[in-house]
Amino acid sequence: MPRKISESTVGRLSLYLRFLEEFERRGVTTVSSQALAVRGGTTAAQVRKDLSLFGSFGKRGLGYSVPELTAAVRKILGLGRQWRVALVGAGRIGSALFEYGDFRQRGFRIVCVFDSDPEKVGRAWGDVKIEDSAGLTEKLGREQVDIAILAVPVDVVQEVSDRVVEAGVGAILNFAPTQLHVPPSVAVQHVNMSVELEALSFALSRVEGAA
Amino acid sequence: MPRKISESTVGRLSLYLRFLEEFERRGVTTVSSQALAVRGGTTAAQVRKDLSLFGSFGKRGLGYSVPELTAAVRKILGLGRQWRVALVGAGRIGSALFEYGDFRQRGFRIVCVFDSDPEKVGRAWGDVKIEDSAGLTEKLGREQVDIAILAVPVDVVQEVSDRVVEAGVGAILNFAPTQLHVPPSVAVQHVNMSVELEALSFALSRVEGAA
DNA sequence: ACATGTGAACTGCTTCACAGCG
DNA sequence: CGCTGTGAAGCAGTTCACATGT
Repeated sequence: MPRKISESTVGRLSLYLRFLEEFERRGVTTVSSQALAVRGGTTAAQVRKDLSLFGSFGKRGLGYSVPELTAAVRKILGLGRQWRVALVGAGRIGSALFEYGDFRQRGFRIVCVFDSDPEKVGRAWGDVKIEDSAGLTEKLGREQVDIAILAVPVDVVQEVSDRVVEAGVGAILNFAPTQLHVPPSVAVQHVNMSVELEALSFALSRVEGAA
Repeated sequence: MPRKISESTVGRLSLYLRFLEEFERRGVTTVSSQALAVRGGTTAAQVRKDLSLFGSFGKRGLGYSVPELTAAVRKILGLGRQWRVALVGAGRIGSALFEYGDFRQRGFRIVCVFDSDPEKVGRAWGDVKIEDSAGLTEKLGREQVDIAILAVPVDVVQEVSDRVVEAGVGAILNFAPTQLHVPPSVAVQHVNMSVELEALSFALSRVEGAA
């Protein structure tokens, strides 16, 4: 196993996995790097390089066995187990995420939900009761949470993040539009929809300006 | 203006803008590249390089004027106008996006919403009526939509994308976990929450494995 | 013959270090 | 003196091209 794998490689592996699962459902038994590349919007060489960082999964002259490669990529991504996830923030975004079936299906189980609004605390979402954020640090440790999803307002997210880290959680998915400061041992990913929209705004104004 | 600007630069500019707006609210009049770097999780040199791609906005020995730089970055990102946005898919994610105040505040106005579920068609969200996806292509052209947000299931998203492109929309924000195939003149951004979670899964299993 | 796996070349982003200017 | 603006150096990710194996 190599020391350092780039973000981009990991992201592409996730995409390949989806295509592989689709091929599997359709009963396809073999794929070439070329086929994966077309679906993923990249090149065959890139696919082979990504995979070669973790081993040799293909057969020369033939391609990759779909079931074998699927299993291999799942394992690489650490999807062989259930991950215990906490959702902090039971607003609009939190609610959409809770209902998002894809997560559960991929082994991410939301085991607790927090909110600071007394109106919401005590309500049940499915079989999970919304708890008061006050007890967050303690509960996260007790529940052995692996990943925390932060869907809280930007002005409190750093404080929430600090408490999550204190509880020993090693990974954070942040929906607030700011950079979190965490120890290097904690993995952080961002989802920032406004930033994506602004990238589109930028692209659009460029082509207009060029006309 | 330079020919090619990287995705990463544009993303960072969006972040800088948020910090600048925050400084502005707090009445700070001047920032250094260093101050922006700390907030954005990058380096002072990177900030200066990003900005220098578009011009000289600072004063040597002093830093940047907050109001001036804010205005400059807004202009660079094309945020000086209202963008007309269509939301396709009125499910959980669509609903969360519709309510997401940040968009409107930054000049992205959702002017129409589509869904293919007859149950939903005809209902009103605020002052926008949900329309049948059947009339999508025609309506998008009539409404002069700039950007389409696709929050539809993965198995129909390519078809929806084709119709959106046909209507002449130049920018797409895609929430479905697949690569869209569009002409090079159309700008596409992705938001893929499962991919982000899988990156965390990958990171977590690495540190465990290393122990 | 065909498709993988991979060193080598290349491209482009990031970091460095310092000249330039307030 | 302090901080910006920027060529040059360094580094990382991508693409190329071919040896390797079926």
